[in-house]
Amino acid sequence: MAAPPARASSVLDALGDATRRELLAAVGAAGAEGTTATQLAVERSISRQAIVKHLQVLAAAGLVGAEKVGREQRYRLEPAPLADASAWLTSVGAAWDRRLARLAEGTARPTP
Amino acid sequence: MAAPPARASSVLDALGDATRRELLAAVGAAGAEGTTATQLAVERSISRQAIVKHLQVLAAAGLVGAEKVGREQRYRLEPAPLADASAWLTSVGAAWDRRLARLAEGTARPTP
DNA sequence: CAGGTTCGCAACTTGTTGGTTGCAGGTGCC
DNA sequence: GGCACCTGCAACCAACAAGTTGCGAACCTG
Repeated sequence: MAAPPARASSVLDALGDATRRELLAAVGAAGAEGTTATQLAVERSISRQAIVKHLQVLAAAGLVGAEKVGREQRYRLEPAPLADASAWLTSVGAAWDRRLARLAEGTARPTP
Repeated sequence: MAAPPARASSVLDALGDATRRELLAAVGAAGAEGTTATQLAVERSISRQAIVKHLQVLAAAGLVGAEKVGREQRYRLEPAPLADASAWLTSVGAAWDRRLARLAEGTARPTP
């Protein structure tokens, strides 16, 4: 448990940037139809290319999927990997709580 | 829900670095007694100062607490903020699922 | 008290990365 | 066909962040 599994790791790497988080939420808010990079760009005040780069990082982490529709590329949310990352977070906290509980029970062993 | 709450945001920022994740897990594994930066350094092959910097970032996110014991500074895990970050992750996924479910019910409105 | 630890602050180097700009290739529409 | 639109690739900048090194100060211990 020390090191996060590769999947969760890349997700947390991708979500380590504020712009990317906001972008992910926006893609999620776009629903099943998804959105295009240009669409996200017009309402965001950063260049389209910057957004594309971010979306590529998110895609590499499996958080968004891309589908070409006509001449535009629509991105949609892929929520599955979020669960992995979330699971790792809670697992760290849970391990801590377990250790505390064992301590409270009187079992004074440092790390069994 | 678009932008994560400030708390979760700083947590995800802090956890966006692989070294920091591994470090956080190590501090958690140290249990209630905590660990010192030098201790973490000897078993890690990066300098103590680098570790201190990382721990400061984690502390700024509220993920670790510091306590001075004699001449050494012991860090221990503070699991509470992890829940916030985890909550945001699942909330993004949940919003998505809700939207899908509403679509499946026949309500074809794009974004109600 | 002297010596070995452990810590904290500060300066510096270096690699990564978020961001921009420019341009060429497809694709839909009149 | 021609025009407008959306995309992709590549080069390039600037800023930040990870990491190192050096040093002085506080603190146990023999």
